[in-house]
Parts: sequence; structure tokens; C-alpha cells
Amino acid sequence: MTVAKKKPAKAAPDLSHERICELALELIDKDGLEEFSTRKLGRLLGCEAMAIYWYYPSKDALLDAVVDRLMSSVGTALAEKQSDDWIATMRALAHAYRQVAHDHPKAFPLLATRRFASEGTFAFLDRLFELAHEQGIDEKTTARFYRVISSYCSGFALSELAGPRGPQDPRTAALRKRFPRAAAVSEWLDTKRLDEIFAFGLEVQLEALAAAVHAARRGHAR
Amino acid sequence: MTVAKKKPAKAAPDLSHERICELALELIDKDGLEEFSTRKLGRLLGCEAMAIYWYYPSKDALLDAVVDRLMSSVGTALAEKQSDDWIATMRALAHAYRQVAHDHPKAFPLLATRRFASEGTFAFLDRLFELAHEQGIDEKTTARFYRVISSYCSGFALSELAGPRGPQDPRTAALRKRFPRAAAVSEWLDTKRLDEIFAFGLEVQLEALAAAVHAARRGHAR
DNA sequence: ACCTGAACACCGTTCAAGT
DNA sequence: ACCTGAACACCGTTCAAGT
Repeated sequence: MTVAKKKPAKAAPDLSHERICELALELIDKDGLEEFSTRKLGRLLGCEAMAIYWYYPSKDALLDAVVDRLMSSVGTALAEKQSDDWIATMRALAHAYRQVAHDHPKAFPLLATRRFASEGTFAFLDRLFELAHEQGIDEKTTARFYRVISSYCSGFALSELAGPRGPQDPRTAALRKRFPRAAAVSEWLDTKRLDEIFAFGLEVQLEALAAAVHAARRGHAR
Repeated sequence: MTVAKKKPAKAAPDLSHERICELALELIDKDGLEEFSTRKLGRLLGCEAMAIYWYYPSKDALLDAVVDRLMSSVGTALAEKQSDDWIATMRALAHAYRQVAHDHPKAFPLLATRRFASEGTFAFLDRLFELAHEQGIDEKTTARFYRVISSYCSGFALSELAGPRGPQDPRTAALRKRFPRAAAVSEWLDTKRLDEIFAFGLEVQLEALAAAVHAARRGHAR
């Protein structure tokens, strides 16, 4: 009966950058960003919170890694899209980006509020802009429409997550009665209509992009 | 020499909803959202942090009040605009909203990430939608373009605040060398060009709004 | 009515120490 | 190399007590 090795078998933590980042995202998805803490993450990982600091220099750096992970699904959407039409590429990316917001509603604000300054996000942008260049779109036009369209997607997805609390929420019920016009208009913003509204606004911008590309090509041909 | 009233004259805190909210915004503007705490705010107000709780039930409620305060400048822009052109009104509001981001860069993410569920924000929306109604724009069209345009403005302003760190930032310098296309395109996104890009994307959406309003009026006339 | 003081259950992070 | 434990300087919030 000398089986008792050392201690209650404390089940090696088995840490790695990937596992920490993966469970961090899971914890954020479950509890939300406000509630997320390295100490809770430690409990989930089966280690002390301080062990995380051997892999990531700070909570901030860990969140950057989570951003990279979230963007990877958009990155694969870009890799799969081998179209020779940059407008179609931007359309696909826009929908993939919004999908991230639906898949990870509680983590998504990270994408919208933190700067893209990591390996993965730079690689993504480099590839996207390289595609535009290959199709003869100049850098100024690329910059302009990337900014306009990504801003729109980001803001739209964020607004979907932020509200509304629904017509039956007791905290807004009184306000809805006092401001009937605001309440009536917001009736038009239910989930299924938002799909259509998002696509509409996106197409408006994509059409402007198509016009700009067309005009530049004519100018060049002259 | 019986002047010594009671204690070292502790200078009455002089608290009120307004003063607390005002100094909260000042503190956020100075230190940023992450650094903001009720305890620091207490120090600034000259009281214990717990005194704040007599005026606001929670930090969250206080931040809602800050959102209201931030939106008030957009609200006055709406009140001043007595135009009979809803498109011009939306244009003015869009620029006023972006101005808030420039005036309060560290507080602005509150506007973009928190739901509008307060007195002031409801009143604002009610007035804006009432104006649209008076000009014969139906609720569906109002909802659609309000959502599309506000999303764009919100996302655009947020992206301006999030980046870039500038070409000389040591944390991104290495990445810029490795991903030259990403770096080259981002050269086109300096401050003065962003003014023009913002206006461009906004006008694209406003033109779509004008077209929708026009089409609806023709349909109605038929 | 308005504010304080002590307390509770948390944080992120550093650092010496363990294996 | 990888992880723990104790410690530091913080948090938001509750609640009894003071004026």
C-alpha cells in the first residue's frame, strides 16, 4: 500500500499559450468581460492565477491574444475566398466579422475597442490589402473603403449587442410610454430585420466602392 | 481665540448629482476608463467614496449619467437644428457625435458600448424620430437609416480612438516591416484624411437615405 | 438627510521560494 | 523551466453608526 505517490494527485495543470487563451475566451463568453479575471481563469485552468504570468506578461497581453483568436475565423474566411473580386471579398469579410459578434457577443467589444497591433491582425490586413493591390486598386482607395466599411460593421455589430433590452424590460417600460415615437421606431429593429438592414447598409458602401474602382480604372485607361 | 469651530474645517463636500457626474467625466478624461474608480472620484470630490452611493445606486448608474451628459451636446445640436430637412439634421448630428469622440476620447467608448436606456437618450431619440415623422418619413425608413448611420459614426469614431499607435511606435515597428502592405495602406489614414474619409462614408449613406425618401414620396403620390 | 468608518469579498501584479 | 504562496496596493459595495 505504498501507492500514495506524493499528494492528492494534484492533476498537472497542463498549461500552454493556446489552452490559456482558449479557456479565457470560454470564460468571457460565459461570464462577460467585466466579470473576467485572471484569478477565475486560474481556477478554470486548475492552477494559481500567477501561473498565467509565465505565459503572458499581463492580462492585457492575454486579451490581445483573445482578439487574435477571435479574428482567426475572419482570417480563414479571407483565405478561403480566392475570388478576383475585392468587393466580393470585402462582403464576405463583413459578414464573417458580424458573425463573430453573434458567436461571441460578450467578447466582441474587445475587437471593437482594442487596437489591431498583433501578429495575426497585421498579417490579416496585409493579406487583404495585397489582394486589393493585385486587383489594381490603389492604396488610397483601399484605405478609404477599408476604414469606412470596417467602421460600419464594427459599429453595427456593437449596437446589436448593446440593445435593446426588449419591449418588456421593466427598466425601459416607463420610458417607452413617455417617448412613444422612440418606442415605435425601435419596433422596426427586431433580430430578423437587423440582418436585412445590415446587408442594406453594407451594399450601399460596396456600391460606392465599385463606383470608385470603376472610375479609377477609366482614369487609368485614358 | 475660540475660532476653532470643530475640526480642521474639513470643507463641506458639497455633493450633488451634477457635481459628481461632472467630476466623474473629468476624471475619466484624465485617467481613462480603466483607471476610473469611485474611490479616486471620492478623493477628487473631497469625500469618502461611499458618499457617492447616496446619489447613485452603483458605479454603473453613474456611468449611465455620464453617457447622458456626453450626449447632451449632441442633443443641443439637434435642438438648434430647426431645419425641415431630416437628411441635413442627420448630417449635423453625425458630425456632433464624432466631435464628442474628439472632445472626450477616453470617455467615448462608453457611448459606443453601453445601451441607450436613460431619460436623456430616450428623449433625444424621440425628438429625432418625431422630426422624421413630421417630414413624412415612415418609421421603417427612419429606423433603417438611423441604425445604419449611427452604427457607421459609432464604429468610425471608435476606430479613430483605437489606433494607430503611429509609425514610430516601437511595439508595432517590427510588424510594420514584416507586413509592408498593411503599413503602406495605413499611411493613408492620418488625422486630416480621416476627416475627409468620415464625411465621404457619411455622404454615401445620406445619399441612399435621400433616394429612399424620394422613392417613398413618389410611391405615395401615385 | 447626508456622510463616515470599518468590513467583505474581491482585483492585477511582483517577487522570493519551491520543484 | 514551470509553478506556488504570500504579500502589496488596490477595487465596488454593504451596513451600522455618526451628525
